[in-house]
Amino acid sequence: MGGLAKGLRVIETFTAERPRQSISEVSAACGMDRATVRRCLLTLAQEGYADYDGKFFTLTPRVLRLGTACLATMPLPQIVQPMLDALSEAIGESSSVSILDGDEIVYVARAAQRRVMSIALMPGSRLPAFCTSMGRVLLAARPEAEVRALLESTPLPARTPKTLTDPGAILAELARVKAQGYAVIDEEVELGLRSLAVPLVSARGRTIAALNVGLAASRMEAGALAGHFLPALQEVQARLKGLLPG
Amino acid sequence: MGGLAKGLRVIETFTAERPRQSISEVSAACGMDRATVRRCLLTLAQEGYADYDGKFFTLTPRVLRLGTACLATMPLPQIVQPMLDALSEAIGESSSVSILDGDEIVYVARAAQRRVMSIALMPGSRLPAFCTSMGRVLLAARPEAEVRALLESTPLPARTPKTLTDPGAILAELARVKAQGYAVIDEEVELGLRSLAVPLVSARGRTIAALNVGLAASRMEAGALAGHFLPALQEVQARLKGLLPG
DNA sequence: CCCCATCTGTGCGCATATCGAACAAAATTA
DNA sequence: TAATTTTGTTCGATATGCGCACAGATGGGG
Repeated sequence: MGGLAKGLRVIETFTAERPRQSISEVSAACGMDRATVRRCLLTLAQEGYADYDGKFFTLTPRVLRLGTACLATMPLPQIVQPMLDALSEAIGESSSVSILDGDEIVYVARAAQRRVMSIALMPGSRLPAFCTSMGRVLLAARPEAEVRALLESTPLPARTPKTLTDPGAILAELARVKAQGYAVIDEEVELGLRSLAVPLVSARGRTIAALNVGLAASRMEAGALAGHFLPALQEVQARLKGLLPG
Repeated sequence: MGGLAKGLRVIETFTAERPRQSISEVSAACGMDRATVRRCLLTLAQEGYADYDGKFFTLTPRVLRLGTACLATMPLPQIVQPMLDALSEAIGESSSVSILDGDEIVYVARAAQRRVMSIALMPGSRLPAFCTSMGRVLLAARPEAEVRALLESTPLPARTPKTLTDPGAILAELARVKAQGYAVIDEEVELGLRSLAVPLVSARGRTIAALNVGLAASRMEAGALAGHFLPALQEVQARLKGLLPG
């Protein structure tokens, strides 16, 4: 069903940098014929997913329904949000839950205590998996061959001077993460930011998601993170063990 | 481009109550032929938007990208999030920004201080416009004829005993909201919850979004809301006046 | 246990919607 | 103003999706 696939690719070309696009811009962005793109956009407009002023197209909030439909797919956010709120309150720092989607982690729930990252994180936000604490924990649960292939087919930009960018080094770190059951990130994703993550596993032992705490580097040394926060994270981890699907 | 429209309708059939659906279930839910639904779902699976275990389909986090693409459409979240954080911190209560989509409001940014509603609100969450403070403010900015048509073509369920459900009464309230520049909701959307909202208007005077504060009813009388929080909300309102598009 | 009733998933021919080259209109440059 | 590039739209050949009809699964009742 080509038309559907095309239309979805069209929707994904709209980004923060390109919120208003002409037919030709979209055509260039997704490498489809202008006529094809035109049909897609006109359909989207007719169905209420886009606005058209005769020159430029814009997505409407209706598109958010699609994302919501997906979030609704997983009971995860509803289950973990209360625990996340309690956890954040108890430790006085921000915590989040995310899942793996390819080479990215996707935030599905979050309890923000203080703004700690320069960008606003919210459900649906994405960050690269290879350099985040939750990403490390989620990757560590996958077969090594799969992760190696992933790391070698994905650009691994150094987001800070501390970011690990060598696939071998990352794989070694993943092995340690797997062995110890948690991951610590020390300013690899953003300077001034440290975080600690544990996997959330189902009763059957499958890693479903990851839970983390993030805080300003000024608040604590990297070496002290596990000692301070691991018990609280593991308590949530244990309570969720029976509740998670799969 | 029929296939695209069909596919989007298929995605929207997935809800919290029906996260895993067979072909026939989806077919029944959106009134399309089973064969058509099947093609849609197989395409979605092939493109990575759905998973298929041979019997049931599930949406994948990839679908969230679509919603994110839409949020990216509006600079609004990025602009307001920092102000929202500061506002929440200053007044010690939760605040949110939402926009109007048909008869619903859609949250685009939120700073939660305390859990105040029984359901978790997050960007993308939807609530009916007619009984929420932000909805009232957004509806009050639309032409009365349009709002009347909307109210008469939409079910107006009483979410609590206090919910206004008579279109005439709501229109009268909207007129008052428009005149005074803010809306107060006293347990109309959920028992134990009160809120205060102001419109966010662009430099050209167009109402783009709404900003609100929500708190437990036990914390303050309805009559005292405006006196306590209006100055803070209006300060944000004023600072955003020049920054909003449109 | 078997049969019938019902529901679900899937191949196939026909009709229709989609593709993309070719055309027209507009914007840009000289 | 005319040449040139870029963008939007049209239209016929053709591939694509539509939905009927069939097969397989399911499950209740005799």
